[in-house]
Amino acid sequence: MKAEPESRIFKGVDVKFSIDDLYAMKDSTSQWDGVRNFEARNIMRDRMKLGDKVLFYHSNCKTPGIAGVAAIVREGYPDHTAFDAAHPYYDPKSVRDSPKWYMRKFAQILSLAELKEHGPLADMVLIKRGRLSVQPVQQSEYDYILELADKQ
DNA sequence: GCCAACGTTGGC
DNA sequence: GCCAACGTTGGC
Repeated sequence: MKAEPESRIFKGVDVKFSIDDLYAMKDSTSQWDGVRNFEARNIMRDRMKLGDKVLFYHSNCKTPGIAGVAAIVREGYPDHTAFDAAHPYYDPKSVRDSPKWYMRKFAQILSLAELKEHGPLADMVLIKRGRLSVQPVQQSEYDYILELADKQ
C-alpha cells in the first residue's frame, strides 16, 4: 500500500503519511482513508483479511520504495472521510472502505530502483504497472522482499 | 515541473 | 457501449 512520506498540501490539508507517522500513532495503528480508486478499494474491501501483511510503500518522494511491513488489524469498513463535505477526501457519491494496521519498519528503504534490479520481482504489479495505491503482492514476492530486508 | 500511463466522466 | 476529453498518479 502506498502513502506519501513527504509533505504535500491537498485541498488545504497535508496528506503526508510515512511509516514513521504510522508508528507514532496510538498502538501504531491507523485507519487507511482517502482511497478513491475502485480497483484499490475493491482490494481493500474484498481481499485484505485480518492478519494479512502489507508492504508499506513510500511514493511521490525522494526515494520511492518499500519502507516496511504492516498488518491488517481490522477489515474494510466505510471511509467516513468521504461523507464529510469539509474534508479533503469528501466524495459526494461515496460508499467506501478502510482497514487498519500495525507495522515493522525496515532498516532502510528498499528503493524502487533496487527492487527493479531483482529478477524475481519483475512481475510485481508495482514494477509492471506502478500507478495504483493498493496492490496485490504474491507470496513469493513478499518472501523475497523480506529476505532482502533481513539482509540489510 | 514534465509527462506517460492510465482511470473516470459524460455526451452521443 | 464507444471514445474523446479530462483528471490523477507518480517516477524521473
